[in-house]
Amino acid sequence: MVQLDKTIAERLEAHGVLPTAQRLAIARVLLAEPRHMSADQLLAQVNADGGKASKATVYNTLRLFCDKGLVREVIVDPNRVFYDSTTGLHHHFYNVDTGELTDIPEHAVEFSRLPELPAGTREDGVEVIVRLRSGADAH
Amino acid sequence: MVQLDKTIAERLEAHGVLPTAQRLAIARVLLAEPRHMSADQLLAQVNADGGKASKATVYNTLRLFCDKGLVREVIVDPNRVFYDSTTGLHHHFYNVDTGELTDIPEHAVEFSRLPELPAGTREDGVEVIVRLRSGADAH
DNA sequence: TTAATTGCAAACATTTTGCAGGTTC
DNA sequence: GAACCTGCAAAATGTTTGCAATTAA
Repeated sequence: MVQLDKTIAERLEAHGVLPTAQRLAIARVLLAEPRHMSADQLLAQVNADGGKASKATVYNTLRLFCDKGLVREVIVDPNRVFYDSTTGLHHHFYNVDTGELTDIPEHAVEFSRLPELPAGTREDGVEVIVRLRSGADAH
Repeated sequence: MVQLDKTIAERLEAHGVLPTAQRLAIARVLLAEPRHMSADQLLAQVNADGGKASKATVYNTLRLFCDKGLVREVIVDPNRVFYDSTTGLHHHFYNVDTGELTDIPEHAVEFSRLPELPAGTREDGVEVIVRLRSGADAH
């Protein structure tokens, strides 16, 4: 625990984030392994684990982590934002029936063609979302 | 106008949607040409054009149009859902700075590799989102 | 001791819902 | 007249903000 926390604290510091108790509790849940969580799920998990963080702090912290490049927002569900602890380039499966979001490693997707960018813009990421439904191949 | 409305009314009917006054007003704005609009933008535009539709009706109608396959939801912005009058297969540019959403025709994107689906699921659409920022190549 | 962080509650924005009145076939 | 549609206002989310109390450097 101390070991692990130390590693996590170092990670926060390396990204310019002051490692307070709440931020560590949040980071322990979200950053320990690849995860996709909504703010609400995270809040519940942190407090279930004995941590103490208010809703406001969870949202503040997620924004901070995002700004500092520790997590990434994933927009696939109209009702909530997911935060992804894997920040490197990759894509997602999104199960519309279960709400489950899972990673597709970058190398599993390759393009043989991509469009030119509109004039006066620069690219800020290409993301592939493969929407899924539960149940075996029905068509 | 009568011509156009008639066409639109027929389109609604062809999709099993009873063409009421409000639905026609909404369809005239959203379905007349390829568009990407939020519920709020649509409400404002419909009423600006002299139509009359309440917020509840706009939301009800958008859900109905969606269910009937007349429009498609596009989830790219954490704050609102966009409704896309182009229902065929295609992709999107999303300008993070301006909030502008534009189409990428299907043929402008080709994959040379895609991941296998997780067991017990079937595909429900592959969507590519190219996020953009304004301003020329700053890379 | 000065700046940064936290938490509560209130504020917000978007979307949904209950229900009374109106419309359509 | 039975089923469906509309609109208002209220409720339900998810997220943000103001501000006083707390904690960190």
